[in-house]
Amino acid sequence: MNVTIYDVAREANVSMATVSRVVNGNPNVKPATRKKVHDAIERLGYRPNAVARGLASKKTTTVGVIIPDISSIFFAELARGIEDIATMYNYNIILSNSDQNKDKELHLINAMLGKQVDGLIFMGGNITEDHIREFKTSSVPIALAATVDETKETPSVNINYEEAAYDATKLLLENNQNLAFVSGPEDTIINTEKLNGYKRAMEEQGKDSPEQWIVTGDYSYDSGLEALDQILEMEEQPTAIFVSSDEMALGVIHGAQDRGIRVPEDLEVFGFDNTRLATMVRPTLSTVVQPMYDIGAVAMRLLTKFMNKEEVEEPNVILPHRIIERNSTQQK
Amino acid sequence: MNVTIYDVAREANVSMATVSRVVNGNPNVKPATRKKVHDAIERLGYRPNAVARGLASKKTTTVGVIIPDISSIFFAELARGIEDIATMYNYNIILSNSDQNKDKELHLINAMLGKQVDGLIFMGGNITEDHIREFKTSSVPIALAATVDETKETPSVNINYEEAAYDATKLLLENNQNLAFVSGPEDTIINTEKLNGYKRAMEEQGKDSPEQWIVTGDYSYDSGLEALDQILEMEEQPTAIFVSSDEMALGVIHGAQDRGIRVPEDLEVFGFDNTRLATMVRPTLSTVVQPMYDIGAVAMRLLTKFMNKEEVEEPNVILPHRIIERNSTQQK
DNA sequence: CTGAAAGCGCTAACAT
DNA sequence: ATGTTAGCGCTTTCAG
Repeated sequence: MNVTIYDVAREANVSMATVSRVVNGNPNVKPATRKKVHDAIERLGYRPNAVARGLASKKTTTVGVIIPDISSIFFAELARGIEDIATMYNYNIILSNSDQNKDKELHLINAMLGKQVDGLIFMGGNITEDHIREFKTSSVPIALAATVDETKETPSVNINYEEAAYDATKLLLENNQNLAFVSGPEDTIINTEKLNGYKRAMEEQGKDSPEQWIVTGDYSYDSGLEALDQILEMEEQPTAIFVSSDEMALGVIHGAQDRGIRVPEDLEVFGFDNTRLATMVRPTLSTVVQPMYDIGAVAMRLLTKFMNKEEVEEPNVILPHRIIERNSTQQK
Repeated sequence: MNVTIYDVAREANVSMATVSRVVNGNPNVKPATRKKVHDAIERLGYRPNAVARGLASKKTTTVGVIIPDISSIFFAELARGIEDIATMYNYNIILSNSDQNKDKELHLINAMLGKQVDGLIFMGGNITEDHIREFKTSSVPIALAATVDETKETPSVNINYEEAAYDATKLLLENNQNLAFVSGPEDTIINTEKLNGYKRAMEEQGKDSPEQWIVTGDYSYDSGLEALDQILEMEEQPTAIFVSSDEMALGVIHGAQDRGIRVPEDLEVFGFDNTRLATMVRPTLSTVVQPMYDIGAVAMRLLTKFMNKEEVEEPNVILPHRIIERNSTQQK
């Protein structure tokens, strides 16, 4: 059997309450007894049982993290931001992949609450009413990272996707008449916002039917390759393509290069996210920078505030985005 | 307060023991009472407290995962394999990044054991005696994934790195007289094995001082870029470079292309791992395939066997590797 | 097939 | 400054 607080108490000739106090850094312990206890702990190799502690204190110092896919470059970066801040505040993370599957997501939320996490970070594509109901009835705080709840009822950290897409589109429109857009999966809010930003900029420039230039992908490299095929079949050809993820943008660039189309001379390509991939391609990718790590970090920080019942002025945080021009677009 | 098993018992007019039985699927319950209990659970919205359960049963159905860096493409893929199998066997994962820092690693092992995980998956660069001591004295099973313990005292899942590097080197030597090697950080066993494989193949071909062709990187893209710079300064130039990670290999390829060196015509480049990056570059990367996902999955599966006290014939699993030739090397 | 009761290892009043 | 004593919510004998 493992050594318990009781064993330590006996070894040190004190009560278990005293042992508990020194283990928890309670100042109300005479230095001498503190030392006695520490010695006993050392001698016995005592290690506090966090489960027992959790049951007694109703705090587990662990938070749940529901993520679409940890093997995605985008989400892995977010997860790192979450974990770093969690560690900083002495929390551990229970991490599960949802594959954006609604049933899995709902199940995971419940499983994690069952494990008595002190809080939850949720990342996903589509926040439904069912999600919101779970979030609202949860006994512990929840924060969304890089995922938007239109009702704004759940605390969240994001960038302004509409604005970001608008900015990129507008920039591209300075040098291009025909601009295609490769969107992500159609049923997610973030994608809709990006789409709206693209359309708004297009319409502002007097392009009346931006829909004709839109092709749908799924954020993957292969779907970028496919998107280019589709674009090549358009009656009128675009001179630039705005792609809603870096990974797809690499697919678009390589699809073009495989056909002898030069980037950016014949075709400009613009990405979204600024993942590490953006500099791991030739030409290097101009893109919208979305600070994934920071979104994760800020979401976790926000969650700690809720868990500590601190005041938070604005539960729906919008982090700044910016544009970075590299070599996949024409320099002016 | 949350509803407890006791509330359900009263609501259903049975004892908490009976509630516990139906919750745990114990067959010794009359269907009628089972239904009564289920109804009560439904009505009250009861959700078992996993912490209390863990304390009473001494099982938490969670396993710890210590990983160097979840934002690395290589490790993220491993983690996905681990998590999928964990889910399949109904375990949750507590995930922490170690940055390959020995103190952090040791601390994390202890923190996780303190949280009463039922098992532990460890990934890291260098297994020291201190690690092995912790592993051996642990009360729960531990498995290494893509991590080698030379003493073989800890169960593990790997490929044969020496052999894999040997195979790649030998293949490259068929068409090349001068072959450089970009190694990973020098102080890890896996890197040493790769190095040994490279040297063995070189020596077999009568190259007496393979050391002169070795350059050290840190597995990152940028270090691939730098490695190429160093190689360009060698008095004799290689016609092929074997790089010990795909990410570095991309750096090498792009470094070459940035200087007008054509791959594979002027310079062949060979990677290691077969991460998704290998097909996200032009020319596509010839590489050694290391099945990261499977390594994670098999390691987790192995761990479940230990946790269930099942027999395991071979605790040190070697998964097969293979070579895949793409366009960064000359087709014969 | 069901109930009673004793813990699991620790925290948190409450005393002293 | 330290000890005593209830629980925390559940599993698990042991009876019946």
